[in-house]
Amino acid sequence: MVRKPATLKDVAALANVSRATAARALNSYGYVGDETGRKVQAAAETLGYRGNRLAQALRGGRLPVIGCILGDIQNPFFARIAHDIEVLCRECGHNLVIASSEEELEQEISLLASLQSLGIRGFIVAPASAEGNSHLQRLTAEHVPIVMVDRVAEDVECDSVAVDNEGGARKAVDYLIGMGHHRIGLLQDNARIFTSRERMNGYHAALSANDIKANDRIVSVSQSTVEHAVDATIRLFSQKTPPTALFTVDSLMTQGALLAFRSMGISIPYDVSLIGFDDFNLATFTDPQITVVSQPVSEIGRTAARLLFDRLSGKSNDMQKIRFETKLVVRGSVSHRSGR
Amino acid sequence: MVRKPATLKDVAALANVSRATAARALNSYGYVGDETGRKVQAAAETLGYRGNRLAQALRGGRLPVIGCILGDIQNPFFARIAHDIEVLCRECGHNLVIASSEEELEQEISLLASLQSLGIRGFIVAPASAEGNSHLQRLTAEHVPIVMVDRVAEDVECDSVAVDNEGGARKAVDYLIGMGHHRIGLLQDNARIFTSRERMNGYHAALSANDIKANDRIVSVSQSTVEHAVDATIRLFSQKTPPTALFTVDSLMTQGALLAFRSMGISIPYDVSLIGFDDFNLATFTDPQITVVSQPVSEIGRTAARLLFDRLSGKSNDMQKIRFETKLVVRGSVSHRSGR
DNA sequence: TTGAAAGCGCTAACAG
DNA sequence: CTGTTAGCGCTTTCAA
Repeated sequence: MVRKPATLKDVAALANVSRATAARALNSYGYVGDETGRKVQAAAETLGYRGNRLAQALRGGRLPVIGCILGDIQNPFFARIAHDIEVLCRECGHNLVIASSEEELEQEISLLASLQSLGIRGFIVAPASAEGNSHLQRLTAEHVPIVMVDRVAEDVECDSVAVDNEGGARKAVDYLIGMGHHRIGLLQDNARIFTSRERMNGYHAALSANDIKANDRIVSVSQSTVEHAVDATIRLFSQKTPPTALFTVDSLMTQGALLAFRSMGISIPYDVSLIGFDDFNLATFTDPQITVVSQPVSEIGRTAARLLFDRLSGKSNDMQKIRFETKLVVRGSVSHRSGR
Repeated sequence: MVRKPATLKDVAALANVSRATAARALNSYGYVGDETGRKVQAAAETLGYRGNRLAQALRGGRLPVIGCILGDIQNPFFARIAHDIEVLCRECGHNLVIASSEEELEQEISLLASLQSLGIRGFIVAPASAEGNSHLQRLTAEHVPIVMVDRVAEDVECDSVAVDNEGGARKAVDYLIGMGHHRIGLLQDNARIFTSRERMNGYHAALSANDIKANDRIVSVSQSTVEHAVDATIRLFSQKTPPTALFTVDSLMTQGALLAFRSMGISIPYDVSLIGFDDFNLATFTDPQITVVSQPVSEIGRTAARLLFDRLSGKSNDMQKIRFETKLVVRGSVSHRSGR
């Protein structure tokens, strides 16, 4: 009872035509007699013919599959992007392979290689590192379509979709300064990561524009998970003179900071003010609600996928480097600090 | 400058051996001379030979790819599972195709078909519907390895990993009743979904064990998104005699209920008590913290993937139907209700 | 309008 | 130990 899936040969046999004819009828190209066409269709139907994409891909082009390499699918930001990409892929008759680099360059490289040997049609990548992307350069040199999402590797020439990270961070820190804060802590990801780096730049730009000199002791680096961020926040706020405000570079870190503050008995916004980059579902559940820099997250994934399919269909010509604006969403986690 | 990737033929030519020998050397099987082996390796190295999985798969078995069809990757529960599955796949030298059924049976069917034609090795599926799974039956009949995760389709004979939904729900509702609640609302997903159904059963079991008769008016059905759950909760609590407690069947719904309560000015746990099925990151951020039924989420994905690889390697014999226990995590969202 | 035949890149008998 | 050969399922010239 182990029926092997029907092949084109089976269909052709049942319809009494050659394999070539059957293929023509099924894929509707070339000349096929009306009557013959119907016969083949019927045969395919009864046999439940599905076609073998593997064979098709081997023969002609590549598999109708897109590869997507992101940092971490558990980050709601990436989950949202992955979801949107998947929907668009489906609309375009493609499937999506999702892989996570876990922010390791090595892993990104090996993932890319293994996906490429699968005969995948194109990639959407959030590069783990802002530089040293010779593996991506090689792919583009071989004309494998790549779109970078959320992060831009400056040394790779391809389409990209990102947001104005520096501007967003700058708005946040400017706002904090405007509220009277001078000791503004920064909780950031590894500076190798493009977004972290740009957001850090925005932070520094805001400080120096306001004649505040940066202080390494109130900058903490942590992996982008809630747990790591908790530790980093505790380190930061266990100092003798802790910051009066904190800027966190992504939503997982913001949540970690929140948890840390709670466990340390530090209350927002009285003891400390907080702004996070990237909005998140529960930012409005807490009391007070959290002020954030929001990104147009619903646009990012869709746009990246659209760029990729445009390129696959040869529609687009020159590289598109898209940057979306960010917005400071003021809620209740920042208080005015008088004096000093 | 468009170097086509090197093929086995190229390697063989460069090494001055036949393709068969080259293949043997590269895949290290059969007899290969020491010297020859080295020559081939070197040739492969210089050419950057990668091998074409497509061709390998066409010839022999299937692609080293696992397909994973879940309800919604944006649900943190599924995101976590997908992540864990991906990690295990990678350890086993496989890639992961992720697709979302969006809880539509039709979509699940077409997804499965399109993935199967990709020559995928096995599937991990959270069936959109508890019944009517002839598409899954067909696959198992063709000996395509399938593992069901989170949800079990009773009419399909394959490995599965799920939790004790009924027991978990029962514990939650028993607890509410023990705290003096009689009008306990239920916010559930479509009853076609296995987990929703089982959790609903637990709810009803608890009620009838305590001689409380069920009341349809305080049961609300909604899609599992925060937005839909907000609306459903508002409907539920706009009645003349609203429930004094609410049990929600998943974490997105719990969050929706939270938002709805906030917008309606209903305060937890004074005006209403709340228990949600499935713990979530921010359940401890709110004030009060939310009491939940927690699942061993870190085990579920890994276990499912392990079952699948065991089956692929022929290690396992009879079907494994694994059920994990759930745990009631008491926090602060339930208050005692005296009288009535 | 249809069929015959070649071949995508690879592996696995089977000879040698 | 190595080469020859056949063929996985499909598409696509080229002839008929």
